[in-house]
Amino acid sequence: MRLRRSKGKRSAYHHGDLRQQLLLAAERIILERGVDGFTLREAARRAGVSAAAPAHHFKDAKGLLTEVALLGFREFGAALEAADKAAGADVAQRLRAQARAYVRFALAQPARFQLMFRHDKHDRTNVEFLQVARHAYGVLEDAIRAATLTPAQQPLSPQGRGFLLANWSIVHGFAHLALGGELGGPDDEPLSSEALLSLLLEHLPAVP
Amino acid sequence: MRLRRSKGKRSAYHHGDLRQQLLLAAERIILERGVDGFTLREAARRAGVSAAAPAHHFKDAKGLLTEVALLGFREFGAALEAADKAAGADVAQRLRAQARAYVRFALAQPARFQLMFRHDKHDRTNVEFLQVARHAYGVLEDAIRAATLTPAQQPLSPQGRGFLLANWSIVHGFAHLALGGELGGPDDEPLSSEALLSLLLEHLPAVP
DNA sequence: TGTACATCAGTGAACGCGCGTTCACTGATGTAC
DNA sequence: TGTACATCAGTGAACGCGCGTTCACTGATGTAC
Repeated sequence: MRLRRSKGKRSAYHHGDLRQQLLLAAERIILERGVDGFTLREAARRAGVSAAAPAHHFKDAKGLLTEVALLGFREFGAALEAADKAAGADVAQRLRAQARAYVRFALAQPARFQLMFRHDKHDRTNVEFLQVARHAYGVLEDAIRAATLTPAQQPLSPQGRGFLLANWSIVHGFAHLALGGELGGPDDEPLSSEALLSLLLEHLPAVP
Repeated sequence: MRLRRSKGKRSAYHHGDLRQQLLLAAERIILERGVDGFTLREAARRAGVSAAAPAHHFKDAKGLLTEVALLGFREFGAALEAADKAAGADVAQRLRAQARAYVRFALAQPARFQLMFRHDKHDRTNVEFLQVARHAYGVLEDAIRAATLTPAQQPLSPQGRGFLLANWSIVHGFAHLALGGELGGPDDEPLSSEALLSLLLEHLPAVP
């Protein structure tokens, strides 16, 4: 791909970077107004183009949002994998590293994260999206397989599924509570999300 | 309160039970379309009245939703308390019972549950709502105090906060995953939510 | 290097839609006497 | 028991709004020769 246009080189009529700008605008809108607060017209407005312009880059509003979610899953899966690899061979350490990466991603990319779990906003015909999402989902499962000595082909035992579920639930729940503004209790002095995450990690489910 | 009108006794013009019917319609709409899919006009439509009628019972759309959330928190708090009391004195059993009740409530009342955590849909000036919500939040904290030997006045230690957070996160995350349709893995045969809950409960954070 | 022309990526107006809320109104109900 | 009247709880039309998408169009860019 040739980067024909960098800043200042684009003409008034042809934006030159509209696709990227729309994706960025979408994230900011979701951040400010939530996933359901996103509108295509607002994204176009922020990118400085007419309401009809996005149609040249995305099939429709869902298409744009699916692209944002795809970028999210790609980065998410990579972050989980990187944390997992850096943690060494000990399975408890791998799970702790993945848990930390899971929550940190949600806090760093809240718009993408929330969109990633909103299936009603995804274009189910986007094959690449499905692949990337499936891959991200698999990273945690791999560590659970190591913890329960389950080969790749074999289905997880009920105990294994429960352990996977517990690990997923605890980080997913924490991410939702943090993003939903539920943390920072009533009279206690508020702690940073990172501090709360450290406390949480002391209470992950015990490896069977 | 006098129940002046039961079925068949109401006139054509005066509905007689509109307030209740609007609350029920709201829950059904949220169930079908999500919290953001709720509209006052649709609720009125389902109750068989004009779009202007709800204004005689609720200040505005937010007022109606806050009422639904209030009913949710009231039932939720009561369910947590009942489970806690029925569990006896053992703190691990109390926490397990609360966890079970938390998830069961979310699965049984998904519309209310999801609305309860959407602060942007609540009328912050509704004092009763705030009280009822605060009470529900306190039920889990009480059990954590027992587990960490923390008197009622004293703030929780960081360890206590972490343990509270871990317990809350795991049930909250499971509820979100279940309601979001994330459970029932790829090729494994799907298990019922209740079966998955049983598996989850085997992996609650260990009491310190 | 110049030119004809295809293609790309915008514009702006228009469409039909559903929304929350307000308004003057009116039918039904409850109550004081 | 009857009646006058206040209040309650509806109606239906209207308001202004923002939305997604389509349409014919046009300016800018890229390319074949």
